[in-house]
Amino acid sequence: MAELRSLSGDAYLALSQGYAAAAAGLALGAARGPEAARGYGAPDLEGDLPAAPRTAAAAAESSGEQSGDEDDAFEQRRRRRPGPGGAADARRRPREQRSLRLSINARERRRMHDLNDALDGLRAVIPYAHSPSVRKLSKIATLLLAKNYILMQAQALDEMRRLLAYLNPGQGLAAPVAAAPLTPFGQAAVCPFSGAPSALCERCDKKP
DNA sequence: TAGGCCATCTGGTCCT
DNA sequence: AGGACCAGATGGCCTA
Repeated sequence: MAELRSLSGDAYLALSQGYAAAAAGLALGAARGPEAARGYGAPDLEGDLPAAPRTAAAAAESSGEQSGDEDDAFEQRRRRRPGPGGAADARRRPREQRSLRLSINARERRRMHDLNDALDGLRAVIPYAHSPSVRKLSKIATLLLAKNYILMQAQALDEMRRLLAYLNPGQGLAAPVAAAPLTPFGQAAVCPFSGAPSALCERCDKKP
């Protein structure tokens, strides 16, 4: 993984194109089953059920499970862990407390699924060997490759500007542009958050 | 079998 | 108060 941290330019492309070969020592070459097989990708957000209980034990442990054992499991956990210990929690009735916990769990699950969707979106635009026979990029690999890809694009843009300045020495346009700082979205005419207005967007008023 | 990756649960903290 | 975010813990699946 360390290899990914310092990749740039050609090295990045080489790795990206031959990612499946694990040429950089990454153990990512083998085919992997669909995500659904691992229980991810089929969440039941409405019913507050786990995406797909991994095993009976895990299911029993999971607070989303609607089996007869779930109350026992929950009670055991509740006894084991004292909880936040707030006065409000202490006053809360067990059933009410449990219902709150389930809703918090569901929210957290949804949040993580959103995060994974975003990561999938990122994988879709990173140039690497997209293929059913190639294992999906891990989260950390996705982030690191994305970072290096951005840096590489910025570098390419910089070189392009230099070339333009060289070819058009008399143009006043080149100087300020060439001097412009290379920030990922600094020159972008399109809001990076367009299409999905987000609270993260600080550059426009397309707040949700 | 160890290690990597992942999903989920959970409690804590911060923000609105 | 409720929601978002975060990090730790736990356990399952997969591969070398």
